[in-house]
Amino acid sequence: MNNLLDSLNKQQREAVVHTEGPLLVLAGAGSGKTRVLTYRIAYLINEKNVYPSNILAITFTNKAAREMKERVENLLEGSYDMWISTFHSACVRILRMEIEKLQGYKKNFIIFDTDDQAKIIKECLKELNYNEKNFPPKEMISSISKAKDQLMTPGKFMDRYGRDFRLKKVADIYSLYQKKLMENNALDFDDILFKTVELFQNNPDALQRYQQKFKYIMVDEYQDTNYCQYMLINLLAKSHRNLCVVGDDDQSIYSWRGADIGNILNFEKDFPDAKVIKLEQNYRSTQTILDAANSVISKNFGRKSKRLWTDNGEGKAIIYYKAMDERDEADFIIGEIDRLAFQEQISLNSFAILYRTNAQSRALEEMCMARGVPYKIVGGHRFYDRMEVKDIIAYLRVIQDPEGDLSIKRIINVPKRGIGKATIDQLEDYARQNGVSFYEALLFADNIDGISKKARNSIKDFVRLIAELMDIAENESASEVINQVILKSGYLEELEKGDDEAQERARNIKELISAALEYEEKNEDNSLTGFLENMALMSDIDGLKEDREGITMMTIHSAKGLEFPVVFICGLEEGLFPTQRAFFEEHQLEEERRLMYVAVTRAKEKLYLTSAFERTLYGSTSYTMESRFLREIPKDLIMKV
DNA sequence: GTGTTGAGTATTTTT
DNA sequence: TACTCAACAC
Repeated sequence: MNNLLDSLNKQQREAVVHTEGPLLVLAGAGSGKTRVLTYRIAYLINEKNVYPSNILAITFTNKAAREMKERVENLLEGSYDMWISTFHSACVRILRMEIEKLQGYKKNFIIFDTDDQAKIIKECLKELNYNEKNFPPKEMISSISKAKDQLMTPGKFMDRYGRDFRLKKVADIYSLYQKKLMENNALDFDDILFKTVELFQNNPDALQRYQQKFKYIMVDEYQDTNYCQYMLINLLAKSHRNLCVVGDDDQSIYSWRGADIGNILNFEKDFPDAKVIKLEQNYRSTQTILDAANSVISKNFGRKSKRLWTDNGEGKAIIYYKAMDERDEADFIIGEIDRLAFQEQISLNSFAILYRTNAQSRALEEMCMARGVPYKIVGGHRFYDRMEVKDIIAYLRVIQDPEGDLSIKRIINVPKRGIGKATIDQLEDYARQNGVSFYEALLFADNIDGISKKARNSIKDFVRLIAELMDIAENESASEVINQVILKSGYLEELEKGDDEAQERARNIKELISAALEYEEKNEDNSLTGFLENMALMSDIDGLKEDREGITMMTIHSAKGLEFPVVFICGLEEGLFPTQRAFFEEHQLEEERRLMYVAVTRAKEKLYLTSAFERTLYGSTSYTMESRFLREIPKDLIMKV
């Protein structure tokens, strides 16, 4: 362990050994913050004899959590019972044990994603007779999400905004939405955090138990925490105050999701006795790249002053190419990668193309296909979000708990069974009038007027199918249940007679079975609930396969925390990057600038910047102006080609 | 009950 | 451009 400390620089070592009391580590990009965190955990266990079970480390992605756990266990040469996880996983874990302390919630709750949320919101609007034009579901979701970030219940929302004609209605929607979530035995992503805070605020005993348990708390990417997460951490850390937060205010790029940069900027106010350590030595990039990054970010105000440096050497000049249009841009980028990969024998895995919006991937993808260059795209939509996967998930949710109306309505006619809208409306009316769930209404279908003979039979078959599957789920693993679902429901059969696209869907479902098998191998808990939770909390980047050779393409947001030897940042045009929406507000422009900073600092050796003279986006073509961020980089660092 | 059309709309998305 | 979804036609 002593020799392990030797491999750290002075500031890193300081951060590792400062174990008692509040600590703020301001870690510039590439300054080895993950290293600090992993060594700190290892140090606590090895040198300070802290029980692993007394440690809580929070990361923002499952992937980061997994990697951190692996690295700690490698250092310690063994496996330990520490909580290294995302906010959401940690909270779900707590709620699975404790949520029944909150009125009306059950332990086997399911997790709603944005799709599910939208459907529920639409139901609410219909029921309240509000128009989707005046109350766009997306906006409603984000208002509710913001309220939850601020720990505002529907009641509080009403108290605060109820006098406003429109906001009063939003409060009604929020309130009904919450009621429907409960009826579905579901929590949305924000609830997972909010309910945990509520639990602790209302149950001092429970809070105390967890305060006792988590004697040492570490939070990574602290600049991206929202108010709710901030409260959660502060509640937990209150008694021991051994809280170490690591972050970089310059890399705060999620304010639009409620992340409050103030959390990191005010840490010293919250904890006046906090020790502050800055990590400014960068181990990742060349000096040229860092100079560019420093120069861009220095245009922002209200930051903690930091200046990255390295002893990696100057490195190569940054290359800027101004293309005719997005096709020419793609041609240049892919051509350059092709050339470098061939001439200098560089693996395609060394290259990343970063862009502001997912829509930009199209031209690049087409160019790769045309030239036969392998690539991997991160983002767009998650595997879990595919229609066919969501259908199967809905089956699993129904099997796990048939009272969830949303899921059962999704699959009742998938594959087609002749239970159409008219029948469903009848069933819904019956359920509402009798105060029962949709599933129970199905059981009473024979007594409901206005349902055809044919539909009644279909409903009976469907109920029988679900019962049969529930039976299977009693004894079988998640993967086997999925297998039975697709066989017995006729879902797979239907796809297999379909076109190419249907075949692709069939493959995705088989992929889902593999995912379930993999999950069962990795976890002792092979329950359906566990697997569903895993799927819900999984993101696209978590599944990024490092084994397959290919260029990586993704948005800058997705690239945070990653590094590549050669990075291309494309679409450097006013209105695209920075986005048009940031033109009017300085703080939004600053966030775009931080995004640029994040993008630049992903590069280890070589950085390319590109823009296009004219660009077609969403079907219309327009002339562009070069991004201001290009001008914010010193000219002598850039070589135009 | 199912299939088709046309209007509307489009950042970023660690969970 | 390309997708989604509500309204309409069969």
